[in-house]
Amino acid sequence: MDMRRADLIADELEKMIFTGAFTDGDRLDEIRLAGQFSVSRTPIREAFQRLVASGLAVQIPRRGVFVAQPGPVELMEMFETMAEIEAACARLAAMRISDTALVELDEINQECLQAMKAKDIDRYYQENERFHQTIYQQSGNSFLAKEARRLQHRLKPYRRIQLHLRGRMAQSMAEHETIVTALRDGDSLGAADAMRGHVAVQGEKFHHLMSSITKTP
Amino acid sequence: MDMRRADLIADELEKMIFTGAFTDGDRLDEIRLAGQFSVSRTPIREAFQRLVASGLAVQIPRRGVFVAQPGPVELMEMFETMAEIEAACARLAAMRISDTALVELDEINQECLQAMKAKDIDRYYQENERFHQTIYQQSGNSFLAKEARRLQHRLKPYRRIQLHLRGRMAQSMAEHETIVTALRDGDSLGAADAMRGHVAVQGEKFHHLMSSITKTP
DNA sequence: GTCAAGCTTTTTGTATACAATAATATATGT
DNA sequence: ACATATATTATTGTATACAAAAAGCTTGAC
Repeated sequence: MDMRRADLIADELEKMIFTGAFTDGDRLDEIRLAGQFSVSRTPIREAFQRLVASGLAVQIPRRGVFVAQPGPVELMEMFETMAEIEAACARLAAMRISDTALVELDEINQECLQAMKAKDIDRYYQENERFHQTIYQQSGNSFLAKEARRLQHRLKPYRRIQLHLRGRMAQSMAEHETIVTALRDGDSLGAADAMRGHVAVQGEKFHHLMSSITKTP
Repeated sequence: MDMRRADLIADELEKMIFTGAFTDGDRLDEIRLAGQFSVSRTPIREAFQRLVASGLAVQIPRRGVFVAQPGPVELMEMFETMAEIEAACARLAAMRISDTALVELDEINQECLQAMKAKDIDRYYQENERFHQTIYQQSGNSFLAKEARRLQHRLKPYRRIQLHLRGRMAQSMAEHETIVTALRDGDSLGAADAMRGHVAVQGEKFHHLMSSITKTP
């Protein structure tokens, strides 16, 4: 069922949804897309199911599948959920993290610092992702880590934008430091709180950014 | 894509996996099942995708789909994750729960008490589920609530068993009371901790039960 | 002009036919 | 007798044909 054909198409459709080639409520036309990808309807339908499973689209029986762009409310809810899940990862990691992982987090933060100095948002984002992935891993719970990665992937396009805000990278860096300190101290509560705040603020920043764009100047 | 045919089949297959009609690693035979359900391979394959999406089966390209019964380690991880997610729900609910919902929780606990006195495990389980669902709802975050429900559904067969342990219902009841008190007090930390413990202990109880069964007498 | 009933067209869901790949069995050589 | 190569079979992935349902359009009545 992993027929990479369908997976490739699903990835492509996902990208199209992220980049706004489809807007909320658009119907995904099996026949049109089949032609576009030069395949039959079957792999397209398989790809659709992937999208539905990951929540990027909804399916109405005998009507078709429609892209489901999250609105402001759902987006805030998703960020809040992500904050809670990452807080849980941090909480467990504080009890279980290895010394080598602590060193690695320090290294990553150094890289972040370099990226910040260079105002290299792409690189900062990449290192930031490594930071979070490392903590998922160090939760010592691979199931939880998988869930975290799933949500992270879902929110990726929204998490990235907020780094463009003035001073956000510096603030993010400081938050990282606080998190690592708590992890090193084995301070579960502190690590969880710091991580929750770190992620939640991303949602808020994103929200600010959105409303400032939507606002009439 | 919701073609209820495929959904019905997926539900049926899920039940078969839960009840142990298939064991871990069994290949799901498209043709055989197609005959069994008197449909073509197409709806069967759609159903397979549902199973894979919910983690009940894994798919190896060009080889087939195989049922993936979680082992002891993964099961513990799933319970730990559930504990963290429910703790998050409780944390948020402590800040947002409505008065009517608090009353409802009291009522549910009364029902639980009745069920316990009657040693009615089914009824206790049912009311217990209502208890948890109510708190998901009262987290005020429908996305988080949906995630919680998804995991809850996945763990349902395992959560039920532990109620058969002597004294477990009474202990569970007491934990419910603690949770409601914390929620009423708006004590986020207390509610989260109580809920985390309440769910985590279920995983442990289940583990005890399993090892006592597997153990040679 | 508007609304509704019925027909046409389009689109989804299902079955089946076909192609490609993996598993298995058989045969052949050493 | 064993290993390897080849042929056979079975199974997955894809395309297409068909059925059923929904959407859209035409026609007619008021």
